[in-house]
Amino acid sequence: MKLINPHLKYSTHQKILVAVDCSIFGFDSKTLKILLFRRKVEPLKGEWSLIGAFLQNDLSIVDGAKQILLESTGLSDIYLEQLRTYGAVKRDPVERVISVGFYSLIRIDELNIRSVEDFDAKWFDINEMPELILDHGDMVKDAIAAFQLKARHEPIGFNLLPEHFTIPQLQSLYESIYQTKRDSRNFRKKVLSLNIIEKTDLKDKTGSKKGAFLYTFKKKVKLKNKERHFLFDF
Amino acid sequence: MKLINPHLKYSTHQKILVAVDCSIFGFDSKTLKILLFRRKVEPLKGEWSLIGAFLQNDLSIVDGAKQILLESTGLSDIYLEQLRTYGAVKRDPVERVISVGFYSLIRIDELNIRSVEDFDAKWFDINEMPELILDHGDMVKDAIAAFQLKARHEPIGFNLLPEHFTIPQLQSLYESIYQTKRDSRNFRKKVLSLNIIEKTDLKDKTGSKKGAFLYTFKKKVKLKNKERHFLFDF
DNA sequence: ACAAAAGTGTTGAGTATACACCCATGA
DNA sequence: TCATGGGTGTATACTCAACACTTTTGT
Repeated sequence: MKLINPHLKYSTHQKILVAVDCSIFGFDSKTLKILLFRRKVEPLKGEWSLIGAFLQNDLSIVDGAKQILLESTGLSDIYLEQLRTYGAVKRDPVERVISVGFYSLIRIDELNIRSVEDFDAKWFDINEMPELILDHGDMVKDAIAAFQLKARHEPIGFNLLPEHFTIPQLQSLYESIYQTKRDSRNFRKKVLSLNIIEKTDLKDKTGSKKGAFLYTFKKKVKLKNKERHFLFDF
Repeated sequence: MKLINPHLKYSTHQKILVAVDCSIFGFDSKTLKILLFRRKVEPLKGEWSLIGAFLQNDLSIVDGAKQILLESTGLSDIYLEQLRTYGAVKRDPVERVISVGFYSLIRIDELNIRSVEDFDAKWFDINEMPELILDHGDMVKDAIAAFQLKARHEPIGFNLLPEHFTIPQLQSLYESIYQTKRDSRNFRKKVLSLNIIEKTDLKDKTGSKKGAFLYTFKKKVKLKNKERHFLFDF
């Protein structure tokens, strides 16, 4: 390993403003939702947008995203995935800014309501979204596509559910992720065959009079190779 | 649409150096290879690295990547995919730099040899790579994983082959992408069933005395939904 | 003639799909 | 008692995986 000259700089090169923007998904037992925010600064103040911020020099990109999420939702330790970076020269009308896109999956019931009100945020059905500023609409499209792809390979949908959930709820979740309908018998069979959820003695009675058994997600699942690829083949 | 105040700036925020680094893959009829370069600047001058450069303010990120590829390989209009952006605070020992990772797929025979020599570059078998500078090793790992994932869903492997190729060559390509062996009868059956390649009257005799028929990739393929998901189920 | 790679079919196993009725309960 | 969603089984079609021999031709 060579020693680095401590006076070396790359200073002849141009620096660029870097932002981080995050699509926040939630699930309300019916439809997949996204949390949108009214922009608080000029330009385009008051328009709907993703939550975002400029990246500071002393924060890693992922820590920047985590900090935004903490500030806007009150949540830490949530599922977070980097998408790609948006870098068109004129994507921001004010100045050149590149933006690293993320999406995160949160449990809607854990969301801090105060935060939401402070930030003038609102949940939207992903099919009923308003116009978003800049290229945030593309970011959301990409986020949904990436989430759909990943959810086929890995059991990440569980990050949207409370600790205890019923199989009909789980089905409804995957149906709203992929915007399709499934046969309940086949869905149940498939999910149980994966050995990734565990039945409890508890019943949820909010959905029906009969009540449905609650399950929990097994955390230390060891998926077989095949299953890792084709978890839910929507 | 609101008018934007032309004097508005985000100038209180910190700017950051942004680089672009690209994993270049090729296929030599036997194994999947990656093109590595000896770094031309301090620090770590002379060490093996991906090709990369700082992003200029007047270039979009993808154009920055294309420019690097043009300069280093002489090729334009090549398959290029953005990975993710690497943003650890100390990833570069000199100064804070974030780097947008890409991978590209090129036809090894179209590569401009002069460029390669000028840049002190070399093809490495992906299983026999040297140590790379900084986090470039991670970038390559991510690039391989992303390529493997994408190649399962979309017929992008063809970007590594010449216009005319044989089925045994195609099989060998996918075997080296996924580091596995397949049964030749099953592979042929599967590929032909996808209806994405077209037989020609030509034969390639370099691989055997009998010769193998050459095929071309159908450009305007319309894949069915299912096939789009599970092209090659490795 | 023989070495070396190309090309060709069938069978069995496993997985996905289609499909309809009974159960438990609160109102 | 009845309306509502929860829970269960079987038969069929399809797709993947395993498997071995013949063909062509340059040397």
